[in-house]
Amino acid sequence: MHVTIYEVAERAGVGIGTVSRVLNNSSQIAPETRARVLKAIKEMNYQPHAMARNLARRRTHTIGAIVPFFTGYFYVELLRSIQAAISRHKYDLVLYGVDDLQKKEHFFKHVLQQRRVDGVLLVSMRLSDVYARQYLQRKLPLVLVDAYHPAHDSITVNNEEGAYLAVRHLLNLGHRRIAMINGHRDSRPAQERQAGYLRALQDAGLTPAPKWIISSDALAEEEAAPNDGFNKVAGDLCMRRLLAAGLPQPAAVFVASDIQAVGAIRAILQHGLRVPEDIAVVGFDDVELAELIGLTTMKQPIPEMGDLAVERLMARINEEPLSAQRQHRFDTRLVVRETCGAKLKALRDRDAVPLG
Amino acid sequence: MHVTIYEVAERAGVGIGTVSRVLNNSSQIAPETRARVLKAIKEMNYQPHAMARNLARRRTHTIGAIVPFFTGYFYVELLRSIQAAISRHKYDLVLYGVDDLQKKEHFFKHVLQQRRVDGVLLVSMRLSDVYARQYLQRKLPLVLVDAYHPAHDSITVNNEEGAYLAVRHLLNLGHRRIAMINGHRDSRPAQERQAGYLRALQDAGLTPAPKWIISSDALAEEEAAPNDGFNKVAGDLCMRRLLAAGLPQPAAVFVASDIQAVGAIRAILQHGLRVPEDIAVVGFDDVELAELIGLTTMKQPIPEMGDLAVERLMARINEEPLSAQRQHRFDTRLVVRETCGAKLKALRDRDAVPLG
DNA sequence: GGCCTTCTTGGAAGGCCTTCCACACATGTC
DNA sequence: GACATGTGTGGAAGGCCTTCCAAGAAGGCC
Repeated sequence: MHVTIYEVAERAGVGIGTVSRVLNNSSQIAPETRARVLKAIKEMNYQPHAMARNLARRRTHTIGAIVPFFTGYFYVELLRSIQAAISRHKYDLVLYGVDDLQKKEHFFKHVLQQRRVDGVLLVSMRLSDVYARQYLQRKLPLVLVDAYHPAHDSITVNNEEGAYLAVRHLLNLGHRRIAMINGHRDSRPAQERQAGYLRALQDAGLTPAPKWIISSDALAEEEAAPNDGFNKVAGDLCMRRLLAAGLPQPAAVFVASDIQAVGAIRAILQHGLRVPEDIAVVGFDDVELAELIGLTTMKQPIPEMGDLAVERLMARINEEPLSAQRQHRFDTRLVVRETCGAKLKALRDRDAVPLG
Repeated sequence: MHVTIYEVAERAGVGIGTVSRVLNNSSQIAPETRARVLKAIKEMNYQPHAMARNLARRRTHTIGAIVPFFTGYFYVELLRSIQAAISRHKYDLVLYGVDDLQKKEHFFKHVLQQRRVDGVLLVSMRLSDVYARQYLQRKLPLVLVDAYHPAHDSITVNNEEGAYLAVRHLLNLGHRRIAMINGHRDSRPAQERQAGYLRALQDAGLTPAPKWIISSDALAEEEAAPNDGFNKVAGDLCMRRLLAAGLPQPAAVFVASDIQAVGAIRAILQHGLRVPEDIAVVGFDDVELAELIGLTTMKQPIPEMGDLAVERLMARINEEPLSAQRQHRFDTRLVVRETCGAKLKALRDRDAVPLG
C-alpha cells in the first residue's frame, strides 16, 4: 500500500542500502546515483516509515515531557518554549499531562519502560531516588525543570534569593507587618521561598509571626484544590485565614505564586480592603497574567528555562561531552507593577512638601 | 540488553506466540500457561518494545494534535481536556505547536506522511482542500476543533448565534452605540461572530457603523501581533482606533475574544474612561482569565469540546460505525460578570424611585 | 601486468513485535 | 472406530528500516 524503500530502490535501479544512505545523507554516494535516487523518491512521493526507522535506529526522535497540568499558566509558558526548542531540533514532543499527582508514577514508568522516547523532561515534580536510579540504569536522559535531584541535570530558579528580594522590596517600601502565603510545603520551591521570606525578615531585625505564614497544605483537603496548592482557590482561602487571624492585620503579603496572588487579591477586595493601599501584594513567577492584572512579582525567565532544558537534554541524547555543570540555576528579577504600592508611594513622595 | 519476548518465552517454557497472546490478552490461553508467562514477565521485568509493537501492529497508539501556540488561554484549556481524554484511552499525545501559521503546512505534511500517529486533531486552523483530500486518501482520521471542513468531522461552536446573544445582551441593557472588535477576518469564527453582531443590530433596527467595526487585520503588520489577530495587543490597538474615531463614542463594545477584550479594557482605562460606566465590554470564549478580571463573555464549553473531539477521533480510529452526524456544533452561553454593566444597572434600577 | 587503495554499491542480518497457519491433542458423535 | 469439532500452542513470515560486511570497479604505483 505505502511505498517502501524496496520499491524506491527498484525504480532507481539501485540497492536498498543506497537509498537508505541517500535518505540519511551518509557517507559518499556518487552524485549521479544520489540524483537518481532523489528523483525516484520524489516521483513516488516516498516517505520513510517513522516506526520502522525508530526500530532500526534504536532512536525514537521523540522526547517526552511530564508536566503537571492542573495549574496552568507557568506550565503553559514553559511548554511553549520547550515545544519550540524541540521543534527546532526536529524532534517530536510527547506530552504527558499529569492532572493528578497520584498518577505521576504511572507516567514515570510508562516513559521509562516502553522506550517510546529518547529523553525526558520532568517539570516541577519531585523525582524519587528509586526512579532517579532507574533512569540512570536504563541510560534514559532526563532533565529536571523547576525541580532538583543531585543525580540528574536540573534547571531551577533561585527561589530563596527571589523570595528574599521580594520581601526586601516590601521592607524597602516601609512595611513591617509582612505575611506570606505559600503552596504545599512538601515542594522544594515552596520550602525555598519560605526560607527566603524568613531570611529577609530576620535580616531586617523582625521576628516572623507564625500565624502570618499560611500554606495551602494547612487547608483542609476539600477546601484547597488538590495537588501542589499553587492555585487560585488556595490563594483565596489562605488570604481569608490571614484576614481572620485578628489584628493587627498584615500590611503586605508575599505570595509564593502569581496564581495564588490572584486569589489572594480577590479575597482582600471582597473583604472590603484595597490593594495596595491597605494590603500590598507581591507574587512569584511573572506569568502573562501578572502583567494583565498589574501584579508586582518576581520574574522567572520561563522561556530561557525551557530552552536550556531542551538544549541540555539534546546534548545528553547525543552524548556530547557536557560542560561540567549539570545544575543550572537562574536568577529571578523583581518586576514592579501596581499591587506592591511602589508607584503609589513614588507619587506621594514626589508630591509631599519637603519638610527640610 | 533489553529483555525481549524470546527470552521471556524461553524462561516460561513456551513459544513467543503464546507470550504475545498473553500480552495482548487475546484468544484463549490455558489459565495455567498464562500464569507461567505472567510470572516470567514479572520476574524479568519485561516490557514490550513500543516501537516494535507499533511496527508490527501498524498502529502507533499515538495521536497528534496540531495546535496554534501563540495565543494562549483558549488553546491551553482545550489541550488540557484533550490530553485527559487521550490519556483515558491509553494513547499518547504528540503535540505539534504551531507558533507561526506559516509553518502549519509543515506539520500537516509531517504528520500525514511519516505515519507517526493514528489520528490527528487540528485545532483552530483552516484546512485547505488539498490536505483535506490527502488525509482522506491516506485514511488518516482527522477531527477539526474550532474549525470546519465539509469533508471531515468537526467540533465547532455556534459563533454567529453566540455573537448575536452577546450583542443582544448589550442592547437589552439599553445600549445603542455598540461597536465590535474582531480578529483577522480570514478566520471562520471571526466571520461568523461578525455576522452575529450585524444581525443583532439589524434585528434591533440599528444600522451598523463601519467605523465601529474594527478588525485586527486592519492594523499594520508590525503593530498587531501576527497570526490570527486574537491577542491582547491587537485588542488594545483596535480599541485605541475606536476611541480615536471621534464622537459620538461607542457606549459598548463586543470583542470577539477574551484576550483581545483584556487589551481593549486596558486601552479604555488608559484613555481615562471607566468600564462599564463609560464603555461596556463583552468578550467571547470564557477562558479562565475572564473570571479573574470579571469579564462578561460568551462561554464556550471548552472541556466538552476537547472530550468530544477525542471521542470522535477514537471512534474513527477504531472504525466504529459512526452515528450519522459528523459535524457537531456546541452552543455558547452568556456569562454575566462586571464589564457589561448589568449588575451595576440592576443595582441602580432597584434603588431608583418608581415613577409610576 | 600485478598489486594495493579507495570509492561505491548491494543486500543479508537485525531490530522486536503481531498474526496467521499448521498442528497436536482432547472431546464429542454416530 | 472413524470422523468432526474445539482448544491451545509453536513459530515462520512480515512489518520497514539501518548498518555492516563483502565485493566489484576504478585508479594509482612500481
